[in-house]
Amino acid sequence: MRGPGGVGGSAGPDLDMFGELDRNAATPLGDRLVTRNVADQIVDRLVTAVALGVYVPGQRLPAERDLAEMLGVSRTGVREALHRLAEAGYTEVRRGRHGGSFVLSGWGPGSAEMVGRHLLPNWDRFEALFDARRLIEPMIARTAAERRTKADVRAVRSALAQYSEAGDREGSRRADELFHRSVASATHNPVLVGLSTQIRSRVSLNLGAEPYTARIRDKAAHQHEQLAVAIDARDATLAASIAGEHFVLTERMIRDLVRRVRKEGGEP
Amino acid sequence: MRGPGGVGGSAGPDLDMFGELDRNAATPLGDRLVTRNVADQIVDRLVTAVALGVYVPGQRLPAERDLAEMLGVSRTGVREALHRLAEAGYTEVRRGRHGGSFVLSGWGPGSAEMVGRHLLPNWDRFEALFDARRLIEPMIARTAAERRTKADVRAVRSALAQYSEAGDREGSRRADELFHRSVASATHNPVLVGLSTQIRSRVSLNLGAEPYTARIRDKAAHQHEQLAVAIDARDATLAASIAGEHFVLTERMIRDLVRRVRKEGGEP
DNA sequence: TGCTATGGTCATTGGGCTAGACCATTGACC
DNA sequence: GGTCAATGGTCTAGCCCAATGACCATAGCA
Repeated sequence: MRGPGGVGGSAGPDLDMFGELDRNAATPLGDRLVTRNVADQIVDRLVTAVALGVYVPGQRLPAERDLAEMLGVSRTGVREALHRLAEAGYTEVRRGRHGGSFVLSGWGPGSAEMVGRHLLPNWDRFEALFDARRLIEPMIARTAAERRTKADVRAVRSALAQYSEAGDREGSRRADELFHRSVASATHNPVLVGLSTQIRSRVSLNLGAEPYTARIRDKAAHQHEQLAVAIDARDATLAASIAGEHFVLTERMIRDLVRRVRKEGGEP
Repeated sequence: MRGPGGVGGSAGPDLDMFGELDRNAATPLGDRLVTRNVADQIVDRLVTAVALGVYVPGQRLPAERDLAEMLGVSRTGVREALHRLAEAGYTEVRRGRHGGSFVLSGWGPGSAEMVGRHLLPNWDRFEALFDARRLIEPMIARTAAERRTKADVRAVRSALAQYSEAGDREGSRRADELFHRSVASATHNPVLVGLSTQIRSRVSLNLGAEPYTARIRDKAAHQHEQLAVAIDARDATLAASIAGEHFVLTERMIRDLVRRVRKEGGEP
């Protein structure tokens, strides 16, 4: 099929996990043109939305007819996309009233199959992605600190509060997304917001979700607090430094995870 | 049609000049899905290639049959794309042996129509693009200085030499592209290379080409020299600073240009 | 026991794209 | 001056995708 991915069952369809972040890295006219299916594009959007925490496990996606109207596309295409998701093991389809496509849990990292089948073969692209994030996000944090308005600070604080209130993994992921988005928004530059979001979604798409334990959560929460304070204080250097630490930490965790899984071939 | 642009004649088709750099800045499921024509995509690639200096005015694009094979599409789609380019006034089609689609000159900024019809209406997106470039490129330059190998330095120097040798505007643009690409490549990160290229192509797409005079050329050449030296010396801070100056300069020139054209309504 | 919101299925239709053949034009080379 | 090769111009047949719209099946709720 399309990407080198392959996350669902052994017979699941491949989903492109890297998108176009490194498009144009080679020649401009380069590759053959790929005409993307409507269904492909819908799958892309849905998976991205789930990766960003817009829909969390257990939640119902919009009804087929609604999605069709939202996306300006026929129900046929939506159905194919939803079925592809279901076949890949991402969702479960229920019929009848209050039925629909429900997000399943368990696209987490963790599984040795995930690491072996997807992460390792693409490890170099992955490294590049993390590397870019480690360079870009501090720059965004610095800019946010320089430009933030009072409203931005309020938004960041609000996201922070949601992070504190979130008890489980999914809530944390949602709040995490909201937090980083609010920071990026404080730059008042849609290009940067889009870039940050794209990177975040790519990372989430590849990992399902970043490793999550109570200890990690607390550490991340602490760094978020610090970052919020730095942004509030307009301390750009500090903000950049904290953001750098934050993402280095995440990266190290993922390396540890992969190393462990690669060695033991089991759950983390 | 698609984008808000509109550069060619008064009846020319609109070409999207911003791409997806700020996609995801709003909601994840957001907009209606746009099924992109094969022709649309080909137009995109060709325009990008020209913007990046792969094809310069006077040069012939590949033959229809060749393009079709290169891109893995039928000749029909290629033909439609080429005709759209011709209708928009970007190219001229000649028949017979040694015929083909020839890039015309004159997509430059300069024209009041260009500024009034495209630049001004999209000025905020434009500001965001420049702003992002001013933030991202110094980061890339810094990283390049930190990571460059001897081979990278050679590539940068070679691009520099081509810049010196280039006499005219087109040659300069080509060399400029090559230079910045070689710098980005020195980061050894395809994501960063792709990002830098994307930004560069967007800027070129919007401006046709950045303003060009002998004085500007010399100044840019000087900054390129300095940047090459900084990278060679592994002076990351200096490299970032020079890159910052370089792009601030460009941005100021464009602001001046637009202000002048807006006031006088004439050629710069 | 309906009613309603949902997924499941189907047939029809239109459009976009492919594939391939053939025509028309031009300039270079003999 | 003729020939020929490379190129754009045109046409047709066919396929596949997607849109449309209707109807069926299922499940929960009032």
